[in-house]
Amino acid sequence: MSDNVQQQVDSVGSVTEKLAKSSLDNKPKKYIPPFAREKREDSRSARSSAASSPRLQSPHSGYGGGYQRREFSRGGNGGDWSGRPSYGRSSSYGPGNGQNFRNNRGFGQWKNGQHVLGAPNAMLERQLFGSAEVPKQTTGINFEKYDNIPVEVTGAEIEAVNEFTNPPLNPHLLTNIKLSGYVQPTPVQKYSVPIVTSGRDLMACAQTGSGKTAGFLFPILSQAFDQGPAPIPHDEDSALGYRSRKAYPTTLILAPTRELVCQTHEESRKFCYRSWVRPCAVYGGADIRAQIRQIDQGCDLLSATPGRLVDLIDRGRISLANIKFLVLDEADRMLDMGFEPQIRHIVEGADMPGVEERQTLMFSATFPRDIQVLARDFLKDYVFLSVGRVGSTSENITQKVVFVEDQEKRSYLLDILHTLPPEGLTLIFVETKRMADALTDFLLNSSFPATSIHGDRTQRERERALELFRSGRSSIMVATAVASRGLDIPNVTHVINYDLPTDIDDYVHRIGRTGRAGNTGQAVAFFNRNNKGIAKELIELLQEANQECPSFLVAMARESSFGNGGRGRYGRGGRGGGSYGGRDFRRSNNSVPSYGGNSSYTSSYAEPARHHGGASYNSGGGQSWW
DNA sequence: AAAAAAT
Repeated sequence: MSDNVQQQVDSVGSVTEKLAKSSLDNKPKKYIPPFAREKREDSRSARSSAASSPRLQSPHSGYGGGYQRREFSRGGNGGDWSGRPSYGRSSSYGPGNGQNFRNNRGFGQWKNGQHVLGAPNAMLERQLFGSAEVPKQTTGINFEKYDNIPVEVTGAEIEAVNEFTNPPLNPHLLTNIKLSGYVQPTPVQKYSVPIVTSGRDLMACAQTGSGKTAGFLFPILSQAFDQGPAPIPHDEDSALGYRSRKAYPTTLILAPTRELVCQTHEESRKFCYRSWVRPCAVYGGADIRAQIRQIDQGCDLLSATPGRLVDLIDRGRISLANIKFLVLDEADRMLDMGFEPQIRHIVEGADMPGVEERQTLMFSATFPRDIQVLARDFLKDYVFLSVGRVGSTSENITQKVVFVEDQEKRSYLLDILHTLPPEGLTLIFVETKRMADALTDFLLNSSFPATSIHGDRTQRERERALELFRSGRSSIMVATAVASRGLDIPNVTHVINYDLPTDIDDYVHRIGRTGRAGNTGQAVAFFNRNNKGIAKELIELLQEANQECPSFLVAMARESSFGNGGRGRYGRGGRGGGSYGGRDFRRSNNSVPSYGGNSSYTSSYAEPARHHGGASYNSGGGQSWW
């Protein structure tokens, strides 16, 4: 049996040698081991570094697949794995202590009830946090604008946490927060930290860019660092005397788009640095085997899109039995995209602990009835937190609406692009994937550095496009709805609505891609007859934001208001004032929203906050300012 | 009506 193992190691070793040799042959340069190469794709580098080194740093005790596999093979019964080079770390030299540079992946471990931090890794630090020369863009911290942002908390008396301190936050987490360049909590963080720390469920209205992700990661990780991993449940594999093949994450973060999952994962990696908590991301469009390998190397804090997660649960690679925290990010978006069945399968149909046994945090920009129903089913006696948009539509963004016929859009766009300063990024929204491709081609032919992102591009292409755009190598990105929400790209100075959306909420989200982090932004929209459906709501929005309102828009709105144009009382999805979130509907309506019968619709609907009363939404009626 | 998401 030990021969078996030895053979396995040998074969892996020779493969590694060959790899090293061939790269030496090709290039007389010094061989750069995989772990030292510029990281391109997580899974790939993780895989090759596993193959190149006989041992991988052990995860915390009894947790995570890397350790399990090794134990398994050493037990001699390694037939299942012997053919798989990715598990070449089958011979064990004992648990890693983070001191071996080659295997230092910035992880710590939990040992004998103690949090043992991994050794610092300068390279990884640069990658995660940037360096003095190339500072990583920090998203939305640290400016006085934050003080004016309205915050509403209902459901509990909560004392804001105005500084990052211990307590309530774990000291190691504070170190990582500092490394990330976060100096002061944003409004959402000031409240989400104490709310979550106190053990309450949370329903929050806060957009990306408000520090929302860190807002839920901080209290969750702080508790994880303090308390260590939960014991693995006894499962089928262990009942048969094997180590479990499943990962048992303690935190699950669900988000609607792959990009959002990646973004959350990247944030998580920063704050998990050197800790025992291993962040992990799974989403569609990428090689599932690579993701499974990643899961095997530890999966404590899992970011996922619903479809891929269901797949992995069905394959028995992930169990939710250990979930302590469930986060639903952009919940309204997930429902819009038809994810409810999958979400319910994950939350209610798998082995996730019940609502009383876990802590659930839900983020949503709007509070239509289906969200309220979801809240009723998934949350227990929750605290409602509503935070105004940072860089709200009204203040930081100059909005312009121009009348442009479809066939004139291209030349009009070129006119605009020619006037733009070279620095700064321009995001152009179109309605269809085809249009995104066509327009990108056109721009490239016109010598503009453009790229595009939409759902028909492969995940690799999407990530590359985003990277090109973020880095400024392509200062123009043409996008469909996939990029309208959630994506946090600093330095977007212009948003052009080449095609206007039919949903005014989408419009708000789109223009919210600019004017972030206290900067100002410009938004231009091309309007023509085809868009008269949102004329009325657009006018309301412009008025509210103190923006110029062209007369053609008024005429168009009047035209469309005959025969119930606009969206009547359903309009604006309860988002309220455009810059401020909805209210806790439980206040105005004591009972939980009921299913059947739409009679409760308006009454249980989130009240519009601030400027406009619900009156102006009554279909066809209400006094209008024009 | 389009887009997104598991293959």
